[in-house]
Amino acid sequence: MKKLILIDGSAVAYRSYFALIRNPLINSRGENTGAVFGFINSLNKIINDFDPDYIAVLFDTPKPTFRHEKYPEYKSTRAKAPDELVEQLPWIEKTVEALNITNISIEGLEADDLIGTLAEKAISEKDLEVLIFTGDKDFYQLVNENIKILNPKDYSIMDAEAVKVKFGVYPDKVIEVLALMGDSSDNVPGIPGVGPKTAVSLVQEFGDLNRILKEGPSKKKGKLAKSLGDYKEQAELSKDLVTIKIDCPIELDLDKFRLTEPDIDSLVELFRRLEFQSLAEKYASRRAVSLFDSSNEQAQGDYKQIKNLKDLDSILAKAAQKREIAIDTETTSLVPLDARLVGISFSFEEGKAFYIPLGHDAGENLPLNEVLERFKKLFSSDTGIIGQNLKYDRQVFKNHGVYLNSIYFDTMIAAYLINPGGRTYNLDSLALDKFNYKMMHIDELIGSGKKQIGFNEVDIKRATFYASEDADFALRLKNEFYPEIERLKLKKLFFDIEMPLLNVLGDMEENGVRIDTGFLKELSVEYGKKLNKFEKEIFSEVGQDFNLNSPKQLGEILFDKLGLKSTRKTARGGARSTSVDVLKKLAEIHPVPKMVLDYRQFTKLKSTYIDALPEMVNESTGRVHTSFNQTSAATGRLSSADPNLQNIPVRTEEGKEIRKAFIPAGEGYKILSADYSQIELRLMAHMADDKTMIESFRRDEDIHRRTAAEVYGVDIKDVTEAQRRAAKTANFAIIYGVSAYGLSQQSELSVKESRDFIDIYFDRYPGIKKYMDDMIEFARENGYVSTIFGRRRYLPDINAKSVQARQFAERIAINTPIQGSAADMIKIAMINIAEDMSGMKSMMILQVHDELVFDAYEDEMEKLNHIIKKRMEGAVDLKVPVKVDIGIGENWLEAH
DNA sequence: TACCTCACG
DNA sequence: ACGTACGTGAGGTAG
Repeated sequence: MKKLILIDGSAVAYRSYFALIRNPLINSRGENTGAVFGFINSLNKIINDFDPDYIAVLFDTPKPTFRHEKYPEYKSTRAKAPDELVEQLPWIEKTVEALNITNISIEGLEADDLIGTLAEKAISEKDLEVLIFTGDKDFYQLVNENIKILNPKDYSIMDAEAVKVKFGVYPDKVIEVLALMGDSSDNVPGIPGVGPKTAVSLVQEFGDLNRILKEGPSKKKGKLAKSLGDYKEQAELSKDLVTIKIDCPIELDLDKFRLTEPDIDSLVELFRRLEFQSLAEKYASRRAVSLFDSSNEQAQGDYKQIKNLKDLDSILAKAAQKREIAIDTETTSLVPLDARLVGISFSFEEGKAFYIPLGHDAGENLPLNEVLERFKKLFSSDTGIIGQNLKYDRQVFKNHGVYLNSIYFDTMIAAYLINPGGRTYNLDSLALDKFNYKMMHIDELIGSGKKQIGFNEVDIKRATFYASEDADFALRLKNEFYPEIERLKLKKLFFDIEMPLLNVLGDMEENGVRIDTGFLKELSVEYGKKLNKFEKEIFSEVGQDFNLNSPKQLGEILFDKLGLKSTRKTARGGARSTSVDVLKKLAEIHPVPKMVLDYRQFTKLKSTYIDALPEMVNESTGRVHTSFNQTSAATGRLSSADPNLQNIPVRTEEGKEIRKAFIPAGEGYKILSADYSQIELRLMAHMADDKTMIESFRRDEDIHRRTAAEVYGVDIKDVTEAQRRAAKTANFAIIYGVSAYGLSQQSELSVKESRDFIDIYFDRYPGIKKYMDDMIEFARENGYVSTIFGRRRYLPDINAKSVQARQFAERIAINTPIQGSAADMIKIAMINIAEDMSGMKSMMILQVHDELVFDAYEDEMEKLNHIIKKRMEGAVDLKVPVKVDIGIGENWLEAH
């Protein structure tokens, strides 16, 4: 007989909490974690000792239930759950999720009723054996031949006999006894003066509650007889209250309840976060199983080193027949421009792969040029190229004069499209995730830290295994991901947008940007002096030296030494915040905060941009080459790193100076910047189909001014600057998924004014309101939201019990389709522009979400302008016009 | 490595 | 009753 264990989650949480109340478990962040720890241990013990086939955890919700309706005082005497416990509940929920155990809670129903219903269905519909893990005596009423109680105290199992011993009656009379004696913890009244002893004896004497209430007053004597008469209705009410429902609207979906392997990665991450080190280690160690043991040389049979050109030719001929090939390059550097080829691996059949050593210090390398000639031929045929992060291999080959014209499938991008919320998409994690296979780690070959060596120093035998594995698993992953891409209707996005974009980004990275290092060096000296001055002034004002860059020390100076009042805590550590808005407030009453703000602004500019950018200039090109990451933003946006060229200052006068350092490639070039005007609002108007907003864009109005006119009920020409400002902030707030509080923080409006503003906003733009509601509802039903082009983002927290987590998910549900559609749109434009620009001297060099930057060759200016405008504005056909502003100048600042 | 702060869209 | 905008990357300190 299959076994189902139902767990009374709220009760276990309470129990775990109170068990540790005398010596609470507190981690280094000051968080109580005892209840979570106890909960995990209970679950583990249940699973290990009782080996269930199915399992589920049921939780109460804070909402009133039908029992409260029937009897408003129900549970009213119960003390509010302590905060230290309540704040642990989201962690408990996360743990249960990571264990891949279903947890259920339904508003208006108690866990008791869910358990009762599921237990009943389990025996009537499925013929299961049921164990209920709970310490609550109410559950005794459910016990029968197939339903038993698992006692949290000693993990003993209680059957009907045990109930009789413990409670005095068999399960079928438990309700009667409870109704008579009441329950002080739930504030069930029962009959005054009747306790367990009397209740049991009454039930034994009369059989059931009806007869007790009918015959008791005459057959019993004195006080008891009077009570039975006087409190008849109260007893009947109590009976209703203690009766566990077995007809809740809930399905027994055994597929969901089946006990499966936990999500080890999430569990380990969770345990590390909570600082349960031993648990984290325990799970981390059982993480991976190898298909092959990488230390076992015998297992390497399928991975072969290619020893001569003749072998290579015959093997590549087979690959060409297959029409697809997975490849990987081994090189001397992660920076493509600096990378020298050390070897190439490839695979066209799962489990089989080959390695061509080309630049190993010791051993038999094949001649580089002859090998490259052969790949040149292969890559210009229609043999589809598969690989992990092909942008890198593409650049390496390109630097060696080989062009990857037939790039077909990047496994990293595929994994990202399938679930863009993931943390990493490196090959090791994907193999672990999809095949539970532990790949050889690069550290095993080249070491790490100081002792690290170049790949060229690795011996060929070991390199063969490592490199082959990469090609092999890229191929396996492609076979795994392709059907997923198809199933999720991501083919267009993948094959027509992301894969072509990979090539565009590769070229942009290679193009790089010219930086005026001399200008930045001068700026650095100037800033250095300025900062010294600021520092001296602050120290003399405060009366002591300290590290201005340390928020901790600054906090001590401001709040302890100067006695200023701390207004906000930091998000995670709970320290006293010294962020801009806090300091701005404090600046009204004390000179030091303002000085710190100035100091901060200048250090930020100096260390992050002025000093860092010249360091990033590549020696061979004399330009700065960022990396555009195609898989890091969950919305579909790109990101830029090493260096990040998407956050070059522009909002302040001082910051803008830095843009002067971004200069044209050379003689005959100018910087051209093209940016979408209000693209996210336009997309929102389009998707929401809001008539007013669409009309406004069609009339080419200033949308913020129009919004102000609508909300303040004035003519558009009478809108004041303050009104426009408020409307502008509100428009952004809407895109982010409004809250009145959030808007008030960002604007000059109070919370109340913000709320009114939002109300009128939705009244004026009813389509927007509906869009927001629709997105949230779609997310609740489907668990994800998507962009115009079908890019998905999953929102696991959209139905979470934690209000905070849920509301966060709701804001994402509103924002992601907008932000993501804008990202899709500019990606399409980039692909088309790149195609139109083929053969031109001008270069696309940067993308900053809604802006494209070019090194524009002056003789091509008109043509380029035309291409950009046409391709950006025409990327997608919307119900509103799409507007692009283009500027040209001697540097990035001028081009705006 | 985690956290805080801050630069951008 | 509760904590608040969405999405990033980088430099600094502190442990």
